[in-house]
Amino acid sequence: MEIRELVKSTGVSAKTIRYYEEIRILPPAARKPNGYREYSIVDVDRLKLVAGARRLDFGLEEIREILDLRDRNIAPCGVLLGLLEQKAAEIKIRIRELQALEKDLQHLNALGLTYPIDDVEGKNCVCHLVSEQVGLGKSSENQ
Amino acid sequence: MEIRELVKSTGVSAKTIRYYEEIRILPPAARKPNGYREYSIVDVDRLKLVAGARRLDFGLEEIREILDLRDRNIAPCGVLLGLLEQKAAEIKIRIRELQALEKDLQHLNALGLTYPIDDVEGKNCVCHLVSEQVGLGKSSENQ
DNA sequence: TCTTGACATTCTAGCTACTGGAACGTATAT
DNA sequence: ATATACGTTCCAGTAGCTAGAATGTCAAGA
Repeated sequence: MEIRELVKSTGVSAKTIRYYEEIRILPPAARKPNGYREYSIVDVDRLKLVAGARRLDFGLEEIREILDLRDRNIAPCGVLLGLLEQKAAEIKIRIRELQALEKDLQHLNALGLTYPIDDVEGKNCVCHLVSEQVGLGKSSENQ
Repeated sequence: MEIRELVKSTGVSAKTIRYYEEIRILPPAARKPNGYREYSIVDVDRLKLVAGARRLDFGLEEIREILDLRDRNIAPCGVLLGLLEQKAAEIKIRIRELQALEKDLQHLNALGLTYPIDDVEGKNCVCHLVSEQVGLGKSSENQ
């Protein structure tokens, strides 16, 4: 099959497929006499694993490790399970950070509304609140 | 004051300060005879606003707009309030996406644990679940 | 005076995961 | 002959820094 069919059966764009080949996530594709790339069901499988893992927010380096195991005929399932757990923990942390940020934003917004909005140089507008992070608790300790 | 004092009073690294100058978030710094950058309280104020907004996850382009208003003696407070609300809404969406992702990960992990972990080519391990996003609901429709 | 160390400067390159666009070749239908 | 819809390569850009190299400056101690 040509690249557009691989696109259709995986949902990954042609640009991205060529990029994955370039950085050796995918092996160099076979070529037809006219120079077009040619793919088989094996490539569909591989790319589906990549796309699935990306959808779960795995980095390409993590995906590369999984593929490497598979390429050496080692079942990557155990490793993948570990990565799933690890990733879930990371997501949990990130969610908490964002929730803290959300609280800060709401707080500043509420406070800012009680201030004049035409105070350029003075210290009585939301700009000041942002500069000095006034009234924010430990929640602003995200990076 | 020299750059290290600006670092101390804002928490922004020297590298980042020079970078901000390069991309014109900060104006070109005055120089001492020896070529070192020299700053004043005005620069501290400006950089504190930048750092505060970054902590709230504003992009540098948004920050540039706020600073432009301020530089033209227009109080940016009204605009800033709007941006705060907008940002809060974005964060809310991102949180929901991450929560959906978290659910997917937990689901796959739970399901994956019930599968053999040494199934290289077969369809009975977590790899298959990832490839095909088996058993995932609408939650996997994040990008 | 010499040296050591902590600072400062500029410059280039790299990070993640792609995406856009230019300039060009190929296949098919009208 | 031409229009179109594919395919190819290569270069550059995105966000927001950070690392590192090569070099210069300044103050203090032996």
